[in-house]
Amino acid sequence: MVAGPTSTGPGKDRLRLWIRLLRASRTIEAELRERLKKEFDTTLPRFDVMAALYRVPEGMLMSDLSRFLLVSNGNVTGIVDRLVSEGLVTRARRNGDRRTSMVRLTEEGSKAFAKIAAVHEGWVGELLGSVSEEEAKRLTGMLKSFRSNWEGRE
Amino acid sequence: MVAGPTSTGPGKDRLRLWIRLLRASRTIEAELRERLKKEFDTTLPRFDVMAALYRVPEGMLMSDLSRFLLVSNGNVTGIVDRLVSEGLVTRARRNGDRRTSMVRLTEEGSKAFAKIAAVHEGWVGELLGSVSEEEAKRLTGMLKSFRSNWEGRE
DNA sequence: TTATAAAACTTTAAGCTTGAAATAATTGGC
DNA sequence: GCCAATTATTTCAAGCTTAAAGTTTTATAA
Repeated sequence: MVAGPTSTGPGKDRLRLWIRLLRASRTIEAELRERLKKEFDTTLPRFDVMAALYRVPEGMLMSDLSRFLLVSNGNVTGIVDRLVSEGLVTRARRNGDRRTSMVRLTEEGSKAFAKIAAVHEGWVGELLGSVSEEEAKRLTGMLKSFRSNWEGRE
Repeated sequence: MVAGPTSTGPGKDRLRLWIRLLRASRTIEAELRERLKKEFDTTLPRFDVMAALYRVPEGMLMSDLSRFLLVSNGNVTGIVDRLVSEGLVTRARRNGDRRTSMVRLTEEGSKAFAKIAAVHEGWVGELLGSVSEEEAKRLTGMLKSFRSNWEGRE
């Protein structure tokens, strides 16, 4: 996924773009993962889950988390399990529908996340430092249109 | 990593960009992974390794592969193990330096990859269909400058 | 009702991923 | 030549990831 086109011809530009996109996100992701580990002894998936929950004090269902984070159901189960055992998150069975459980950040989890998120934002600013604010906005716009276009399909 | 900024203020544009970038690549990656599995019964990491080797008939060292694919050493070991057991790749100990081994695609591996790569390119074209060729080139340029900037650090 | 399907979630097996420790081979200084 | 450091790779433990199968609960509808 990270190697270049194997020949030249039509349609290569999008392939090239995809490879660049992937290399860029992998590079940044690897750096962030490493720093999260070193500085906060946590992982990217845990951070993702906490970030999702932080926006929503009333909590999210497991399936909401899964959909939002673009990962499988079973995956979320494991990550939330670990967050629960670390006291950062709670899973509360609901009376209305006993199949579902509402996942929330604990007080501790919320504080911990806020601390990490502030530093994290700085890291991203640093790692994307070579992209001007202007470019950042334009790129974001393009990716947004990709996204909405994507949602139209399937 | 996939949730939005938790507040507003300076430096948010790069954070937003990062989140969009990550969501886009995860979306595309998930789709490609699924298709590779369904259509060719293979995985993204195997495809990556084969793509890297395809460009270089004389082969690559394990450490070259690791560096090129931006993954850890131990990771490559496992993937190459599986490719070897599937007869798609060979690992040849070198006389010059007996610590290293040269990894090459087999005849079969090369044919298999060529077939997959052609279809894969079509998929990428389709999935990035909403990005015009023009935009694709400009975006690629931006990401290229990010890359070279990155290589200057660390 | 009462089966039958659908939904929410968990479990499982296989594979991917990392960082760290272990092995083995080479290189450099003495 | 010899020993320490370096280099290339593998092994390992822990965690992430998916798809598929399983469990429990709720909804549907005859």
